Amino acid sequence: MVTIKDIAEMAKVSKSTVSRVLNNSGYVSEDARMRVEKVVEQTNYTPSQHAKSLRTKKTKIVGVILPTIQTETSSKIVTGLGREFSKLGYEILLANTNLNKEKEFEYLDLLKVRGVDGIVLIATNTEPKLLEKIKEINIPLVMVGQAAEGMMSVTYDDYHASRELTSLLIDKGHERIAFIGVDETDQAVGMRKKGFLQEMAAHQLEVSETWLEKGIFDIDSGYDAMEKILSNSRRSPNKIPTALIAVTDRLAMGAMSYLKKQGMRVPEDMAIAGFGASEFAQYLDPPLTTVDYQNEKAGEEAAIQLINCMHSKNHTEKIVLDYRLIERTSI
Amino acid sequence: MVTIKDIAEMAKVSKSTVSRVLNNSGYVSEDARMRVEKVVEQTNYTPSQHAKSLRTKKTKIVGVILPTIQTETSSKIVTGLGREFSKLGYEILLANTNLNKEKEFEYLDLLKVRGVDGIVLIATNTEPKLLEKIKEINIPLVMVGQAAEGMMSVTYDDYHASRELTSLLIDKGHERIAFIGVDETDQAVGMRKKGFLQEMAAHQLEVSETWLEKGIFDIDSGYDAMEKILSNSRRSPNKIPTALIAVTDRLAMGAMSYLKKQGMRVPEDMAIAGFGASEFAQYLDPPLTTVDYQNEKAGEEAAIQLINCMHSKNHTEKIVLDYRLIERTSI
DNA sequence: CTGTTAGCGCGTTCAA
DNA sequence: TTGAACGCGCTAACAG
Repeated sequence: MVTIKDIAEMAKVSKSTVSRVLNNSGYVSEDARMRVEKVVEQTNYTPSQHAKSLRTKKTKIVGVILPTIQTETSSKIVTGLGREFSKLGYEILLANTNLNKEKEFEYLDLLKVRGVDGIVLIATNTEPKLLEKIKEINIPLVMVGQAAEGMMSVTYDDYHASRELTSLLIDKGHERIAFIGVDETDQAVGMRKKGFLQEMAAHQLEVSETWLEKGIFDIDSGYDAMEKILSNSRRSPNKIPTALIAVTDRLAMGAMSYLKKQGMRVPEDMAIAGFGASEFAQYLDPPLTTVDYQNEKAGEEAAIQLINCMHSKNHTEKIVLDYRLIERTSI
Repeated sequence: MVTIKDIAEMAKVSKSTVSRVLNNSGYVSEDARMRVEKVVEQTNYTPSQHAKSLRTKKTKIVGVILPTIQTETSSKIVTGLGREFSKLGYEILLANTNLNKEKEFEYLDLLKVRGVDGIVLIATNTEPKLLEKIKEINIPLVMVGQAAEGMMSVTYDDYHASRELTSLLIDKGHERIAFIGVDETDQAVGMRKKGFLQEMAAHQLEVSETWLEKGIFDIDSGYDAMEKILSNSRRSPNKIPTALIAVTDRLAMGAMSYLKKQGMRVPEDMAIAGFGASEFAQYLDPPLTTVDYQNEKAGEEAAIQLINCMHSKNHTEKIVLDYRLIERTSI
């Protein structure tokens, strides 16, 4: 392997001078610079990142912790991150927790040991333990999808999106609307529920407990939740909902699947809407009404924010992204 | 930051001894070991990876080059890779080319500079230039999805899967089958076409040029391709195909979408099948017949193969994974 | 069993 | 404008 020493000898200068031309630091004569550059060219020498990192304490690597890469949300965010980071020569170290919360902690430590310059956390919760740990490792970090006290973050306007979606359903004449949510530790998605409830309340519409179910993030749990809602509602007459909001498109997809199997029509018997603007939402039958959150943009913004922070310290900021309602024939 | 030197002083031993207990190498007295472990515990010291890498020339990082993370195929492979690699303490450095072939070259160089121990290349082609470059950088590398002379690889049995799928369609009475493929530089997917053509030939069935179209990897191009096939076929009577095979589920989805818009029924007017076992395939209307390739398994196998190679050099091997036909009502 | 010594490849003073 | 010398944190020979 060719090292800085070799270059120095070949260019008949010292290692220091080579280092100077490589990093554009300090004075160096035109003559020397030329000789060095020529040799570097010929050998297509590239400095060892290890040695460099050892000296400078910088790695040009950012860690990305995510719950699963197998969702459109995550993969779009990662695409956005990659696009911005690569512009500045940063690379991404992937830390996939596979929805295992403990692994978030492990990875936080691991990334510190690896000496990453910054961390992007695609979070699913904002539990105090996690926030403490983040402060403890003391590395620039930006959360995506969840906001928390004293943390940089890029989030979506879940609350207003949900209110607007609910409002749309009400405008269409629906008064009994069901809702499929997820675990309450996910605050961001929690805001979708809050928005829904408040909009219903604003219209003096009651929400029966039997219309509220929870799923995890997969399609099947949407199927199951829809089944429960229907079977529970049937006990009391006039309690069967005419519309459904699911907090993700996958859940909505599962719910739709159940309805079809039961011979119910969408949207005639049950209107359905989701969140997330899955690429497949428009190819469902009927095409699914949903909310587009611009995930790639979120990734880009997070990257920009993190880079700013890494370059000038303490650039705490909270970015809230806009959303876009996509109305289709499922409602 | 606490270093090995600090630990040595606190435990009243030399750095070497600390290193020995940390790496379980060489002899060390029970007494010394205890003292060191205690101090390590107290300070929760972790060795610097940079310094370690500088010495050992190993990073415990593998690079993963992929064309896009926004497909189920890629994300599942990455999940599989992650699962296996993390068992052995390897981390993944993500290199997303965004379908830009030049970037494959750049990343190959970059990963070398970064000193990764190995590389997984989720390839879309096997062009000679690329293969040369791979040999040039001389780092253990395994290709996923494509095979090539002298390279380790994990691939799918595209050829037989395609023959079997075609055969299934023929058994159902179809004699005019259309085919939506992709660019020919993708050899693996090319085998799907070959399998199709040979199975047709084996049954003495002709394939009209007008039934053969190409898309890129997105849904819209499937839509467009279906449109072309239909409009081209209509010119000659009795040339309208009764079935379609698309090389990916997304293409199939686009094609189905076009047919519906034209008021054609699936499978009555046109049977459709895809490849890839997209999670969404079963929620289409009608559910799509497809081929499951076990992408996560592919990732795992690739990881295992690469690890073996990194540990014992030159472990060249080619793994061909099995497939599974999933018959649904779209045919 | 243990400590001393010598680098790994680089950036960065400090004199010259 | 340049080079010598030092050290980042660690592992590996070698001698004891």
